[in-house]
Amino acid sequence: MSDQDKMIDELFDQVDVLTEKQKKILAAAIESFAEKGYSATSTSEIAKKAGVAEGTIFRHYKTKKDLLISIVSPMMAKLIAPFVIKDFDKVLNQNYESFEEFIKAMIENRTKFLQNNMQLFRILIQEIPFQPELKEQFKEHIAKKVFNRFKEVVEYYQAKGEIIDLPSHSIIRVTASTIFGYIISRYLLVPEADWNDEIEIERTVHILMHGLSPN
Amino acid sequence: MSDQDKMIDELFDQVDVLTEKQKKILAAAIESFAEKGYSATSTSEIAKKAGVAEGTIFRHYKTKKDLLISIVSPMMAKLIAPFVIKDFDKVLNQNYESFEEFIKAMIENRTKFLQNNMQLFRILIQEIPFQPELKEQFKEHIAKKVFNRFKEVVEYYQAKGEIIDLPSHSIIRVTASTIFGYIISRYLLVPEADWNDEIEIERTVHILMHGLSPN
Amino acid sequence: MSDQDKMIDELFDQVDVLTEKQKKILAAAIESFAEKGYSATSTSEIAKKAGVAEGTIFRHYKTKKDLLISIVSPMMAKLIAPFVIKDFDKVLNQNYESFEEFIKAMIENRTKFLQNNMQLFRILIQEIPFQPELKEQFKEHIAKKVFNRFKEVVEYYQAKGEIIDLPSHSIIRVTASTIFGYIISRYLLVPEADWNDEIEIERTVHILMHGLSPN
Amino acid sequence: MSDQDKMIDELFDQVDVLTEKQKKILAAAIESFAEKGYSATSTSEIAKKAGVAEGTIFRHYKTKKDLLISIVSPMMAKLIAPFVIKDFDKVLNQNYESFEEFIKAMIENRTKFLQNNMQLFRILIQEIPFQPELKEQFKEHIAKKVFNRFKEVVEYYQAKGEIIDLPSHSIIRVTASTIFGYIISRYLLVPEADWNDEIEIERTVHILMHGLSPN
DNA sequence: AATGAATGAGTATTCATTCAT
DNA sequence: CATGAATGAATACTCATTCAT
Repeated sequence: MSDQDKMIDELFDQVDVLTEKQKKILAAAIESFAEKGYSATSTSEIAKKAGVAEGTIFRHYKTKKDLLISIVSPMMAKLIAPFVIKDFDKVLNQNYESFEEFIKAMIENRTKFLQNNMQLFRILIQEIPFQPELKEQFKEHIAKKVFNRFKEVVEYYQAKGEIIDLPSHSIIRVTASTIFGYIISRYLLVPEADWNDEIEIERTVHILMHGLSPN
Repeated sequence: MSDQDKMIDELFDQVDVLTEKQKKILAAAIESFAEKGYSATSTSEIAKKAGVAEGTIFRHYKTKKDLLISIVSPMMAKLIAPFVIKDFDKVLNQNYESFEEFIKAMIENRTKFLQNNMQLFRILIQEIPFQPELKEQFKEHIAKKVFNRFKEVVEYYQAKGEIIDLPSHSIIRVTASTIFGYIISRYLLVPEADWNDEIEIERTVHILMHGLSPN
Repeated sequence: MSDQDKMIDELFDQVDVLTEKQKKILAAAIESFAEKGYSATSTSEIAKKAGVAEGTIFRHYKTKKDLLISIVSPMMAKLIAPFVIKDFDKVLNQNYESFEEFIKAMIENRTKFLQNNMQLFRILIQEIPFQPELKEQFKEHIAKKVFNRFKEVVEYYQAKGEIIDLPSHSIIRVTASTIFGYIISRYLLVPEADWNDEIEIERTVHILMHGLSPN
Repeated sequence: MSDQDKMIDELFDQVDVLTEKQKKILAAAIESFAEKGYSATSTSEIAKKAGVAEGTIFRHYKTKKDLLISIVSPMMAKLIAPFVIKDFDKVLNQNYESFEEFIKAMIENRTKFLQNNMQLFRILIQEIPFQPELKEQFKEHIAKKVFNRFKEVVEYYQAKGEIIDLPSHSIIRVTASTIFGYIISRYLLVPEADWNDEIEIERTVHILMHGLSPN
């Protein structure tokens, strides 16, 4: 079982088990969508890459858009999964002694996840602006759920006096920008550079927590 | 003369003056590319929106990709223009008494510029990943020129003891992430929110400079 | 047992008894063929409407055309059945004292039959022009058998001096036109009108027999 | 200029003049639609027969159905044209001294027209049942206009005591059936038979007027 | 400079049919 | 006997591009 296979199994562990061909279609679609974008990828190309007949794609996915959605949707769910579990606050309480710890843990966790699913992440951020359906899902999940969770966290640590007393949305925005900035630089913009991840994350979090000014 | 017109005149002040039709084509293309993406936009659609014959587009732009490039390329140039002027360091010396001032000025300046060219910025960031030609330009200009300029600036202020002594690339990355994070949130993700730009920029820069930890 | 079922049983009482699924396939095919035409109906559509798997259709009918033929063929047979029984002339002799009586009886009988099988009749007349196989059958049966039978009848009544002395083919043509004209108007063109069948048939036969001129 | 060409010019004498290619497309479509039916005819087939690129068809006709409509619609108009002229009653008064004369003239006139447009007539009657748009047009024109005109005529001659005193709709139905029965037999069912048109029309009208009973 | 008819390769999707289960 | 996954050819229609006017 290849890496691709495992990734796909992991991500698409839905009720219905996927057939071998279906997995190949998904893998081919993911590869092409990530590389050239959804619109610029033809179904015939996917079929060829997957080694199946073009009709086979449409037996499993009613339309090309359907195929996209069924790729991106679970990805989005998995991506935000850690933040939407119940008892998130208990997890917090027990696990992290400081906001810094929390941020570091989160970066490491999500970075590891994305590292294994970079193509999917790419598709996600590239297609959300064009697919109202995805945009809707994104707003519903990220905006409503993740943002609110983060808000709780921020306010929790603000109450403990660990973080600055600014509106939580501003704090969340800068934090998220910093994290995504790291991920995008690391894996999409200059993946070929010589990254020492541990140190770089350390530095990033340090700047985020203590700013650019020296003390 | 409409806003669109002015924007186009401003952006495309190249050697060759643009005919009326050409401007209309550009305006139509920008609108459609931004809305649905380059690949998903057809030339016939652009022609219709611009009120010209299909053939007219190809009289001015050899191919559809040509049209894209001739939209995105000058945009990229203008975007980074302030950073590639000669004597950038002198400008620095004279104008900004601190890194914080510099960052604030830069955000304000570039935000104002992007505000007027949000569609173009959208196209820029959405199409760069798919168009090798643009990617090349981007790397050439941003990576080589802007990055190096920034490096000089960072090191200048590091020497003055104004900013923390970390590798400049890390500092630049976090700084850029913070700025783009602001712009993207402000204009693309949640433009409908009630933003108080002055205050929000103030906060953003504050966090960037002094971190999330209270002192 | 539904009406559909009875109709199908009645019509397809061939050697091989039909399974439940087969009946459903036939019913679905008849409905769709009548509504949208043979060519415009897809086998998957029939399968869905019949509640069977696509493959099941092809287990019973080698091709889609096969399905059509096996629907239309028995219909054609039943439609002309009364005219091809042996000893048709004896039937004549005994039952009808005049050509008028004969025509009236025939209209009533065939009208009743068609009323119950209007969809099939529709398919019959709509597909005959396009299916050489059906056209052949039609010519063989109608032209050769029915026409000849009618000819005998016409000549029989001509000999008795009951009908005008014109070539039988002309008489048959006008008679058939009148009858089909009634059926098509009644059931296909304006079925929604308020028809008093008994009176209308009476009138139609009257005009046919005695013409439009008053005496 | 070929016969086909003349027929097409005659029939499609609309505002917009047709290009050479457009005429070829129409001719090819008419031929194929008549032969195999609208649904069973592919656009690629039409293109090949017309000697044009497939795209050319869609430049002139937005969809395949559009092509059908633009063939059948003017046909329908021309077919019923003689009955919808203004001052139809005056025409009547002056030209025909009896209903028989009128019927005979009408058959001759319309027969001649259909003779030259048999393919179109075929398409017309074959596709009306399946195309709601055509059905609508048919009902609007035939039902409302032609039927009403005929009604006037029938009542006119009834008042003159020339035709039997039955409801006009019954008289019209039988008359129309007889006429279409003739045309269909003559040109569609058994065109290969040895028809003496003049005599046959004479006989048909005779039967219609005076019935099958000898006097 | 501008047009728009024409193209033919390409598009997503549907089709009738097969076949291993 | 019935299934439904799989096929590949065919479908209606769109595409970027050309070119004579």
